[in-house]
Amino acid sequence: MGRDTEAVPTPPWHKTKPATRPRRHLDQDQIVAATLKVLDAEGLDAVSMRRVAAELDTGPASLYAHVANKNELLDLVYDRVLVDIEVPEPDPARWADQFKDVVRACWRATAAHNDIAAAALANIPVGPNSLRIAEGMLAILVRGGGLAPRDASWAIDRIALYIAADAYEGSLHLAKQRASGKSVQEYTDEFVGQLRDYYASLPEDRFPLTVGSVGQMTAGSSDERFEYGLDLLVDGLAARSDP
Amino acid sequence: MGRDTEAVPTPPWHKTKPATRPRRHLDQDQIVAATLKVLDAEGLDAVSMRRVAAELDTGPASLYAHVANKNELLDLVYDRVLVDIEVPEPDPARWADQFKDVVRACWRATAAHNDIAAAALANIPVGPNSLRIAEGMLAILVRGGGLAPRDASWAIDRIALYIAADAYEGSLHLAKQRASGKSVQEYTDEFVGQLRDYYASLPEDRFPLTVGSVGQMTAGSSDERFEYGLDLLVDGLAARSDP
DNA sequence: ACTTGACACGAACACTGTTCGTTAGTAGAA
DNA sequence: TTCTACTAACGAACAGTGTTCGTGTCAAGT
Repeated sequence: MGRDTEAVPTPPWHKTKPATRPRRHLDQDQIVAATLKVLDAEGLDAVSMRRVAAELDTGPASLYAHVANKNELLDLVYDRVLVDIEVPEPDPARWADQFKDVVRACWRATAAHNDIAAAALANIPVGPNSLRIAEGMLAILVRGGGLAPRDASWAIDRIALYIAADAYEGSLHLAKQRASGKSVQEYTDEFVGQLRDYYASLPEDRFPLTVGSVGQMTAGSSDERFEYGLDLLVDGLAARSDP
Repeated sequence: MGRDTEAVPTPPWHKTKPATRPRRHLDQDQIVAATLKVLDAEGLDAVSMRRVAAELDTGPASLYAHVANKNELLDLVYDRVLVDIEVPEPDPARWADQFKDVVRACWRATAAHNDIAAAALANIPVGPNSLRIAEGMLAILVRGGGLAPRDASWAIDRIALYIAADAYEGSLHLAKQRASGKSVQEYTDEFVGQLRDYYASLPEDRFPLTVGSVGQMTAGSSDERFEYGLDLLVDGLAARSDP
């Protein structure tokens, strides 16, 4: 009787069911990490659910068991990039510098994954790292700078917006640079050169200051411009402080 | 012989060619105006090339004879919304207020079509209105406030970024409000209420200032917050001015 | 009348985020 | 051990996006 099941060819009318691939286990951390990897390598435009899923050797639908939607995923990634930011104990003698240091660190972390800034614009950042950093910044401004809590919290809100906006703008340039196939330096030189030429070509009777200040207007690295805006904001805060 | 062509029924095997619809004529102005109409009525998310084309009773491909791509279209729309902004002659006694007035006007114009702020983030605004306004703001800062052209131009760059970012953030909230089907007031109250409850629920030992300042942190309208940031920036500028 | 160039148009491409229904796997209970 | 219930993984499909390509139309010029 055992011979009945031995080595009988499968009839050609049988649809052989494809071998079921083993299911992989995913968790949120893996998904966030894969997203960050794609983001850093290819930019925010490349971060589609399909692309992230491909990185995990699965399909996009699998991600939805762990994140509600793409926006939530980007939010999680955003908080992840802030994990290494440290906030010092407030020192009334140096509160302004301390504050700027934290702002710079946040900006650098965001800019290093600079496309992710879009997530900070889209949602109030309330991940664990965002909250930790905000509390630390509040302490610097309130305990170090003697600012009122309302002033301090509004200032942090505004400055967080400024960081995100600057990093986001930078990310859009980065996307253009990538698409151009040029190096960052080449892209920047070309972009700034074109802008300079354009400004210089404007009619001087209507745009005397623009035309006359082309050099200054187009000078400065993105770091320098970020610092300039931060200086203005913090000088404005200093006028309200009482350490 | 003339009778041969009279009133002979079309044989049923003929595919009668559908009547050719008359071609409409488009120009860039129409396209920009239609885009603005969709933007104002339905928000930036609704501004697809198809939606704009539908507004003009044509197909999306027709738009590409007049605009290079969607990004350029949004850029044109952005410049359009600034058409009514007026910039006063500089007055050294009031340069700071003059400057703030212009910033507010730009912010209001952008926020009134607030989704369009995304375009200002994506490109250096070099449309005719943007250039006109920038020149006028330069005049206020340089001639009115005695600032160096480098200071003035960088400040305008930073503040333009601030305006765009704030308006853009506002637009994201507006999109959520629309999607919620609630009124602006309902949406805002609910959003702020949830944020307040969330902050209040945080562990007080780790977030003493956050929990202790929930009221202040969540107070203030978007106008008030915008003004606060603008005040900080302009106070920072005032520290560098020499009218 | 013919030619040329620009524009309008429709079809199609490649891609997006997400949902829905099905299947697989696991833990807990009987 | 078996059964049940739940959750996660998966594939197919949906509805939508920006854009390109090829074709046809129209207007101006020769």
